[in-house]
Amino acid sequence: MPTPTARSPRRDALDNRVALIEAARVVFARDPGASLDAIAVEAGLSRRAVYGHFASRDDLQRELVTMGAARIAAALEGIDHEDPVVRLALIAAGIWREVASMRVMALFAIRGNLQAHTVNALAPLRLKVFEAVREGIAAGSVRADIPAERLARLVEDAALAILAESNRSNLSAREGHTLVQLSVLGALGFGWREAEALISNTPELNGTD
Amino acid sequence: MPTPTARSPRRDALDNRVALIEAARVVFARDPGASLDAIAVEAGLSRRAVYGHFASRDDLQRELVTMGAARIAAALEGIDHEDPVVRLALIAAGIWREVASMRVMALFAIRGNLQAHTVNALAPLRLKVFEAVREGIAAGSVRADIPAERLARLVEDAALAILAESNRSNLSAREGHTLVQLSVLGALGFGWREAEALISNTPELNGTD
DNA sequence: ATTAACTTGCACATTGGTGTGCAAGTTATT
DNA sequence: AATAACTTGCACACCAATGTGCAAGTTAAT
Repeated sequence: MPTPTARSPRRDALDNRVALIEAARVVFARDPGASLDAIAVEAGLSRRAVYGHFASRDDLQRELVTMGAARIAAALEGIDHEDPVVRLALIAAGIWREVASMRVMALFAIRGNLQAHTVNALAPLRLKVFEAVREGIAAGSVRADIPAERLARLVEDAALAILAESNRSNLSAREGHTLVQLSVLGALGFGWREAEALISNTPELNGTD
Repeated sequence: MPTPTARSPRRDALDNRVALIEAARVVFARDPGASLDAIAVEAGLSRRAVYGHFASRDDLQRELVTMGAARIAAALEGIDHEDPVVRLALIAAGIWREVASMRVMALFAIRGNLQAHTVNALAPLRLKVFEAVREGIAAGSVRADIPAERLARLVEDAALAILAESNRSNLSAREGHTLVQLSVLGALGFGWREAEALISNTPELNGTD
């Protein structure tokens, strides 16, 4: 009687797992109520296979959010400019690199049973934004007619508007990069020429990447 | 054998019908997938009663959209300023008067089986916005760095951001009125001081209404 | 080549929501 | 006071989606 040999997991299985999360990101961005079948099809798998990777719908969504948060955290790694306005523009650009994840997170943060988890995962980002807004107001470089807390939320919305726009028309990476910064600067109170000037005069904001 | 006398419908029935639409507006704004039971409860009626007024879920939503469109059309009645920027600010303020309707319409315009109907109902408003944006760009009073079509959509988003904010914190009528204008002007490229100046120098934009 | 790992398809129980029929009750109108 | 209009509660059939079990197939690792 041979001992059943333990064997390492197959590569394609991991690929499929990733494909499922990716598919979920795409499909849920369009319709947060989409069925697991729709996601399986998008990933080129059967509905049954989903349950080989995730215990439940909730579980899949939870992983999606967790992974999204990680990607966003990574994209924001090391952003720390002394000028709070530049910092906000950098955050905006950083988020743009993770459009897909960000959109889904924003959706899940509003409704669904993972609200708490999602909101929690987004908290560090929100704190960063709020802090920068507060500093900016104190320094006089950001509009003073809207209290910091509210303005921070409106800045978020301004960024999300561009992410939504990227779903409607096709924004190139470059266009999105610029637009999301313009939008955020606009929310902060900058006129459009001011915003353009700031971007072109600040090397960090211009990086093709 | 007495002829069955035709009788006029009861007043409370009409009240209930209105209450249901109102409840639907509230509940659907929070969760577009909410059950008819949730709406009935919100309206203080039984689920069964809903079917006394609307043939189906779809039918209720259709009526909701139709009524919303009518309210918005009414709110925008007679807005026709020669300066396209002022016109846009007036439209923004007009929409603010119908926040609740507008939020639901915006939701239904994205997903759901009434997409077509909703998009259709919103078309006149969108056209008005687009025209004003186009004129504004031509006149040089609106930012020139974003094509009119896209900018028109971003202006919509800017207004919707304030409607969303009104759900998060409690905006007074007055605050909302001002904020939605500031937000739209910001999207059009105005700096915050410029925007404030324009609003306070233009009597039409100041009406406490 | 063997064998474990993975996918598939099908069947099945379960859940939550929709829409309808009907009998019994309540309430506005006449 | 009579009665039509409306609401309610319960029953029911129906549907779409979730989650599980299992046998048969396919595919990657050893």
